[in-house]
Amino acid sequence: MALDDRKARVLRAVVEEHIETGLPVGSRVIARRYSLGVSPATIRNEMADLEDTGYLDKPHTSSGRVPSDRGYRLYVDELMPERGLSQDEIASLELLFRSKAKDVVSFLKETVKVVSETTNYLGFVLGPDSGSVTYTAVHLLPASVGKALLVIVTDVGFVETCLIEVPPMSTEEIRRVSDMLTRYLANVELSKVPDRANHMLHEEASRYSEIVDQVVEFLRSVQLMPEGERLFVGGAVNLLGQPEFRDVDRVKDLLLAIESEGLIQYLLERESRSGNPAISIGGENESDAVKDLSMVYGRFFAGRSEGKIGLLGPKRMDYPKSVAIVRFFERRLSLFLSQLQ
Amino acid sequence: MALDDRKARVLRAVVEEHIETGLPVGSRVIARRYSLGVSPATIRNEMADLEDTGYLDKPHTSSGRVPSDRGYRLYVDELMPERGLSQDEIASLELLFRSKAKDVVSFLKETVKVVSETTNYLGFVLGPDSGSVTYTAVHLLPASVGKALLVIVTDVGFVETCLIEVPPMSTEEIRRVSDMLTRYLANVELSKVPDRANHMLHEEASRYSEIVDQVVEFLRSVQLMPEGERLFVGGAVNLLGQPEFRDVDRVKDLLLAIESEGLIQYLLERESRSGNPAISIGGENESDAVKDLSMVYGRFFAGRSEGKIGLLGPKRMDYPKSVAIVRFFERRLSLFLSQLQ
DNA sequence: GTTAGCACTCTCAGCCCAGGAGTGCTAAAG
DNA sequence: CTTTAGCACTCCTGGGCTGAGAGTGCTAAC
Repeated sequence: MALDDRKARVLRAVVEEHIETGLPVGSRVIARRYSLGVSPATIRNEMADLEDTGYLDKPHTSSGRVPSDRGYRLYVDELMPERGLSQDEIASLELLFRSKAKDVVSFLKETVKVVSETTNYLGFVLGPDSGSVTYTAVHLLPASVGKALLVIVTDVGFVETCLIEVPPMSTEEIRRVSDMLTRYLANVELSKVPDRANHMLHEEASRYSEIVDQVVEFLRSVQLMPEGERLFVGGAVNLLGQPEFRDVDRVKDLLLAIESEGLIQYLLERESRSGNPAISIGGENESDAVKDLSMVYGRFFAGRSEGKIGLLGPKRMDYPKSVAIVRFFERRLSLFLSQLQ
Repeated sequence: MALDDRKARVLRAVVEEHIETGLPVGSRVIARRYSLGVSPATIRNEMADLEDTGYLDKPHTSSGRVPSDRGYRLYVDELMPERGLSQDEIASLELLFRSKAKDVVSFLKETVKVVSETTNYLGFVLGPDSGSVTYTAVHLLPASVGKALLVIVTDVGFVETCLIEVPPMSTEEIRRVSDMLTRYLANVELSKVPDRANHMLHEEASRYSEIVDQVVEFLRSVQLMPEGERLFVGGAVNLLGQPEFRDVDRVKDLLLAIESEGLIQYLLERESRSGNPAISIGGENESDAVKDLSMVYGRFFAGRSEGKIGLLGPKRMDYPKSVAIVRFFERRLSLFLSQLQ
């Protein structure tokens, strides 16, 4: 289904013009603004052909053309120009990595902010999964009477804390328990944790079964942490500027879908389109709320764990720029997180 | 400026009818639906008077009346009925406090969610300030080579962690440093921290100045934590259903004002209206973005620190219910947080 | 003081119409 | 055979008009 050269150039022109203006594109504009060296009439013929083959749509019988999903697909797969980032752009993104990293979570949140602000689309990061998680540290710290603070660090650098109830104990005793926990449970795969915990109880900690139970329970709950808690989303407001969201109800549906129904997780899960970064366009994902939206996303790695970073924008988003930015972060985040460990 | 009894009843009827329907209220509806025992004509006369005295407005010469800000004010101050919460409502709110508290921050986030979901308005919680903060715990835990995890707990129960760089040290050594930090810096007022840190350096920790500097720096940064990081907001979507937000631009302005410009902090700071809970209505806060919104908020306490919890809804929100809910949380949160310590 | 009646005002939805943008087709030109 | 000019046609858009409906304010009667 390869298009001849001129058809391809017309399609590309229509897509780019439409992306820029948001309006249906007429033959005159193409003839005038894109130097194809032919008259509007010829363009019209080409556009009619492109419509027949499904690359263009017409909102109504007599107005300009608009790219169909298939048209966008061809555009991003074959027609769109490669675009790198300028020195300035890179410099401004690099600022993020210079700032003091407090902890992984706030760093990822900050990343979302930067991504969404520089693109003016909705940005998201799905934190590294903990598929094969082990805990590099498990500590118990004295808090107030009857309470202790459990601190664990996952192998991808997430710090999780939890207050647990403990019988009254001296600081020294808490420390002993903490040491035991570290000895038995740190760097142990989750599946082996109950086993190790039993060992621990039998050998030296029978008195502390209450504590150990809570610890095991918490380790499990972190492991099972729903994707929602690993997902950071920001810049939804940016979508409101887009003409396809003049309608409040649509905005509401979209925000609800993202906030309550885990739309983004759903989309990420649903298909792992290959392509790097992966791009999914409008109606390709049959969810109604996103039929005017496209998603560009890539993967990054923290150790063996994989995270995702991406953008959600209008179907007529700036694909070359979005791709460049996602690519940048794929590489840069992996680098940064590996240094952190 | 007390109104005579019938005027008060007319005003109340207009407010309640308008809150229910969102439309300008005519004299006929009032006469029919609220049993005042007089004819529409009489109501018309009363409404004309109420308009003269500034309690009602007319969108245009010949349509029904709408409460003015002053009208709402009188309504919430004197006319509106007290309303408690039903057993069912209380039961469903209490669920929140039964769930396992992981840590204070996620608990407060959960609270916001509950508040906004049960009211269908935007809900927010401003976490307890740390005006007179001390750190009840300061610990250092071994992480990977060259890194250690600093864990501190504020006196209101916030746990903050931070990875810092350390020279290569044995676990034992890290523990010694951690103990020192606890001894010198825990339960010390922030203003005295630099002093204590100096003591520590002179007396036993001169080798660790690099670490101590980072700790002091981090303590300060937590102290200075911008209000934005203590503020949890949720349920903005709920506002989109309101007729006053048919217009996307307005929605956008509002979301931007909340997200980037700290609108809520600004409003909370700007006036500490007395009243319990405090209610601020539309144009009373001159910010343009909220001229159709009202805010109902109250205080809760965690030790000596004060937090705030509230709702942002359309000016025609259900005040009796909102007040009841905020009251409930004022009391209940204070209780819960004091138990936690 | 209250009410019925009535003229008046203003909004809103629907309709029509003219203007404009763009198409598809046809026929002529290259 | 491809390209282009010309032209009739379609459809959207915005402005202006109109009639229905809702509500008011005033006046005069109760």
